[in-house]
Amino acid sequence: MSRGRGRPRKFDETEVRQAIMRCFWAKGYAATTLDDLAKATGLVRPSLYGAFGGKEDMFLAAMDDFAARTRAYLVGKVPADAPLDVVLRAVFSAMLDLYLTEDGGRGCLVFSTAGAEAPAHPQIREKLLEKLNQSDDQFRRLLERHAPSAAPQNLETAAGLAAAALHSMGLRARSGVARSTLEEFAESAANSIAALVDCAGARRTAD
Amino acid sequence: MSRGRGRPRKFDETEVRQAIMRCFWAKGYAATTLDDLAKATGLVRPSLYGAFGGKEDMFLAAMDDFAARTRAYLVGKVPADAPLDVVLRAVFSAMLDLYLTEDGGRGCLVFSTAGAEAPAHPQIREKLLEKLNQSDDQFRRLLERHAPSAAPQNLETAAGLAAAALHSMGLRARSGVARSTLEEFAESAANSIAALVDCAGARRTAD
DNA sequence: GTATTTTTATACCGAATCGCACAATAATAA
DNA sequence: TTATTATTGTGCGATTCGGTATAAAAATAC
Repeated sequence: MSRGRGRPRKFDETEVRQAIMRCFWAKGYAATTLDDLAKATGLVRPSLYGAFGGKEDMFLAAMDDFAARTRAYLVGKVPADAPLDVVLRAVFSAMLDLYLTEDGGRGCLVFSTAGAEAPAHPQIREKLLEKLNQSDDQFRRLLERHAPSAAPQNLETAAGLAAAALHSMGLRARSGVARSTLEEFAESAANSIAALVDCAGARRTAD
Repeated sequence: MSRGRGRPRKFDETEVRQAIMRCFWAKGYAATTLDDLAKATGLVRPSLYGAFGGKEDMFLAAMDDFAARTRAYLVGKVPADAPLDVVLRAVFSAMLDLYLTEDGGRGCLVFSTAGAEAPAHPQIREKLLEKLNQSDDQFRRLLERHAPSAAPQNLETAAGLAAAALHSMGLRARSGVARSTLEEFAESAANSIAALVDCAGARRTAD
């Protein structure tokens, strides 16, 4: 499993990427310095630069790594066939576990920290937009699977609201809202959105 | 209208505060430098420091100023007695106008940029939490006024969802989502949330 | 063994960072 | 006029910023 010719790396790439991700997660993009990253990874700055590029490159990779971790968190926690409200509660509950990691709420690296940099960093803005679309799509597919009889327009709306609830949960977690409060919010939001879908609550879809 | 003894200021305090607010709005807290603020306001750094304190003081003030601007944006745009869906659409539409200000979407200074700094800056985190609670409260009062017959538990949930929709709209606007897409999202969210309240869509409020 | 290649480690770069002395300035109070 | 007070503008100052030049180190290829 050698990399070929030269001197071998003495670090594990995926471990270092996780450390970089945690660092950006804690402090956001702008407030994280290359020294922070060097200290967190145990590498010196030139090694970081050689392996992962500049600061912005590392943050973009961290956004992808966080999204991957998010997906990993959901695997096995979403029941295959269950009523929609049960499924939504499971998803929100798992995401809260992630957002309330360790010492105090950190929210979502992507949704709760990348927004600040969007206007000044087109690549970050672009990837944030991509992640937003993915969260919409994932909820839409989830709703399609668990409520196939619902009207497409209803599904679209409910998916958008579910994603919105998720974005808000990240922000609230990062601002220090208590876990119990967040769990209440998550449960009532899940119930309401599920009710929306198959009760056909939305009226006047296109006036 | 003199300030007493010494040399008079040659700047208008509220104008300068607005300039500071716009600056933080565009770049977020960490990426904004005192030189940016000095250039945007036309003041030199020592004058800024003397009048408004350090960078964090200025950002905290900017959060309040943005919240005040938000309230001002809503005045006169929310019909006094109208169906709930109409009122919610008016609120969301006004907020979208604010979030899509000028050159490209900037979202919300508070909800879309302050989250990144929360873990490292307790005062910012505290004020963000305060603004989050205020947005929940404002929606709760709005719903109480326009749907007095609804169950309190329903109102609480719907208010949280409305606030969540607002937080998400800020994030989406800042990430570059097109205005028309955002308007569709706002309209369908408003309709759904209104339907939730008086259709008593939510089931199993406390299991 | 010798050459080649890649990573590490030290040290450094110019620029930018926040904050603050310090003196000059412009008003009021006596 | 003279003293007092507050603001302004210049400029420093120690630190930190992201990034890189350079050479030592550690592996493989020949």
